[in-house]
Amino acid sequence: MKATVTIKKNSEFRRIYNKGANAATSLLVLYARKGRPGQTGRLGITVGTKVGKAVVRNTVRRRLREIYRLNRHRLRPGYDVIIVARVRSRTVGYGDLERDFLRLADRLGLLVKDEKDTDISGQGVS
RNA sequence: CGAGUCGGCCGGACAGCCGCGGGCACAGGCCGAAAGGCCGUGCAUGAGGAAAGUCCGGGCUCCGCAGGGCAAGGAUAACGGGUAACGCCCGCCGAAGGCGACUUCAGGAAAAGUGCAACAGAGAUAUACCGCCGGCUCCGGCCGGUAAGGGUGGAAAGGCGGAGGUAAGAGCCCGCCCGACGGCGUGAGAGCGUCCGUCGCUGUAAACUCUAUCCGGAGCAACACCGUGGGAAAGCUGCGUUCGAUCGCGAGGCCUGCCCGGCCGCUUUCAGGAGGUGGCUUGAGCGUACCGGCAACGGUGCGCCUAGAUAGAUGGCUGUUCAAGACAGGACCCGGCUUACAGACCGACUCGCAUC
RNA sequence: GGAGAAGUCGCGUAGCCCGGUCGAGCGCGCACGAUUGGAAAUCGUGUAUACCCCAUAAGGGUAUCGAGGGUUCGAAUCCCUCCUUCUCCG
Repeated sequence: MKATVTIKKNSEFRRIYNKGANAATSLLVLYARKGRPGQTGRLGITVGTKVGKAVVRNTVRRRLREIYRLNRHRLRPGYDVIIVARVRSRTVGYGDLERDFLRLADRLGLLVKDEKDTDISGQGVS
């Protein structure tokens, strides 16, 4: 497995905010946009100051990165993804964040479907 | 055993799988003419006592001045020492608190000067409201003396006592106490004193001020270097054309290795600054032994190298164990202070009770 | 990361420099009354919270100007330490 490639430049962040598809829950906001062809999908994480102090922000960021790493094989390749942590994300654990991430990824059509549940509606696992 | 005071030290540990940052190694793979880049594998390594607040003091960089002084503004404040320096630390003095160990103190000057002290009170830095005493009286009071008593206030002219004194009183006088200043003694000094003499003065300087000492400004998003696209100015030209760099062609460059086709004047300087590199970690460094010092700390020897990121590295899952893990994450670097904090351990000391 | 600024009644602000008159002025808002057939506008009066005293009402006391200390006889105001919010530097 290749290492996670991160989005670094502020200009790239702004382009994806403006042009990418997005979805949100009370914990997270997810932006996604098709990357350059032939390149692997990249990850960007935004945790604003309002979420908490440095320790809290680091914890949230680490959890989000781990969620992306462990669920990457289920995502459609070649998409740049930005996860924005909202204020309430400081109050919940790893499991809640992972559940919300998968729900949002599904809503944006990023999940690769297994052969079992290839459902046409395209909406909603839950 | 109980209650307490002060100081020091640590702040989860171990194991498995997956994962991250920078470093080193590789006759590993891919790209490249090369330098090198990306990936892979292996090895060791990778947040704090406060990394925090940004409250002080420095280093470092640029700007200013390049000699010194004064003014303005700011900071500090017993004394002696420590330190690169400090508003920090140690020791000591004084005051306040505590039975005590010990703790706290912006702790210079109010007799250089200015200001302020509301309300209350007769009176607030100068005073006579009630009272007391004497005198006068038209018997209503008036004049004079008086700070002992009442009352107001945070503060009322040193305090307590006196069958001393007086018309009544008052440091007017006497004894004791308190404070200030001078002498003498003592101490390195601030100070201290069963000593002598003189005096009795409201508080406030975190009001202005005075005295002594110190301070140029900004900050690593500083600063240095490389530099895309686009911009401005100056200079320059082989031929034709034009008032004229106005237009065209050529030369040269690019797409592109060649042809066709297409595009572009060239050079220098300036501003700007997408992005990148350095600054960036060996330092007033850490550990240890001995010596000096009451201590803070200093000296000598030996040993060690311990994050350097830039959307910013420590996480996820699981097991064992215990007291069940608090506050909290480097961002140029040090010395302090302040604030937050579950707990664990060590040492010194004080008071009370019991026993020997 | 660095450099600043500000917190006063429901909202916006004055007072702070140079302490006493200050629970604290003004505007908006809100409540009640007057005016009107009714409303708007206008005019007038009132208007913070908590705790305690009081049988209730009326009235009184104490505390609160972001929080906690300090100086002072006395603090919204002076000094210190925190907290919160906002702005600027790419």
